[in-house]
Amino acid sequence: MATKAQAPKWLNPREMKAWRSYIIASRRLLDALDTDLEGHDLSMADYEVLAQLSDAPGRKMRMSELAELAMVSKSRLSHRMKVMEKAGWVRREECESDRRGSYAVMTDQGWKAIVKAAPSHVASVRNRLMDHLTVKDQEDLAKIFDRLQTELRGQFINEN
Amino acid sequence: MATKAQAPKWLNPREMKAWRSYIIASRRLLDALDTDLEGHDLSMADYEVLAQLSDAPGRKMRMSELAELAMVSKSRLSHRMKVMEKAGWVRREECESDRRGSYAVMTDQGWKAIVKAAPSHVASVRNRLMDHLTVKDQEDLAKIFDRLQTELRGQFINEN
DNA sequence: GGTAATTGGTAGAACTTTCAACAATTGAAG
DNA sequence: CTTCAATTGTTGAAAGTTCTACCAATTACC
Repeated sequence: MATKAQAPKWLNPREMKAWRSYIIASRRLLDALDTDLEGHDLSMADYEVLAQLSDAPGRKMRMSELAELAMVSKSRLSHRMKVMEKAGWVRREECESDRRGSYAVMTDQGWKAIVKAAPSHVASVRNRLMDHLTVKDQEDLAKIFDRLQTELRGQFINEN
Repeated sequence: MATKAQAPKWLNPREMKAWRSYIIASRRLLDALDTDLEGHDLSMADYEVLAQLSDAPGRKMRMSELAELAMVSKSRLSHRMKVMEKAGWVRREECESDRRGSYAVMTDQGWKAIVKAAPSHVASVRNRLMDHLTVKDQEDLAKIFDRLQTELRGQFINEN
């Protein structure tokens, strides 16, 4: 059920090249960015969670919503929050309007942590990626992956 | 030591857009591809290992070399091999020329497994990615990520 | 040849992520 | 107002990954 009737068509050399270049360089890139963040005791995933949370009004957001935005499962977010809570970056607050729910709230300390990490993370995105792209490249990239994202959001993928 | 002196420059909107589109769509794409492979009891990582191994002469390769090509750590490959060995897809053979070393060898059963998975994986790459790209896009993509890969290989990242 | 440094690979511990089940609440239907 | 399905979020265990230490073989060097 994953894909529809299998197109028997193999990838042609051009496609193959695009695919392999993309997949390999991306892996390297993500690894490098993760490594760069280590100094701040953050992984890309945690950074993403905190970044999203810090954008929310009051730096406060329902767990489910946060999970959705940061593209992690609820279960994973829950576990991760426990760790970040111990680190003093976030805390939980219960929700009065829906008493099943709870809020993730970023603490001042958490805010400080991400503000401190951000410049070096941005520099890292620059060093590792942007510096190697022309303006034209950036536009191409945005165009391609924007379209891709739209298409992929259509095909659904369940998150537990 | 991760990055050199921090460029204080923030990302401009164009850069930000390129970056976020890329990172989010990539995550979705990789997730989708992994999901598509589940039916064959393979992860992208395992597929990559087997694919590399199946390309080697005699479908046989030194562990370290395989780890390098498939971009996994030696330790991880070692653990993974244990699992795939149990599944009957690979076996180990000792190396006479260097008696510290050993070969990873793909079994017939492993070959069958990957041959069986390949068409649907390729179809999946098509459905999820290629079908949404024009020829021009493919060329742009290859160009960008080729360059990126070269640059990133220069900046070193240690793998244990 | 002897011994130190390096390399190839593995193993166990610690940690992270996923999976499946769960309690609590909500909302809708009868 | 009761019942039932769906939603929110958590948990414990299983599966997977990374880290560290290690052994054994090899190579380098005196």
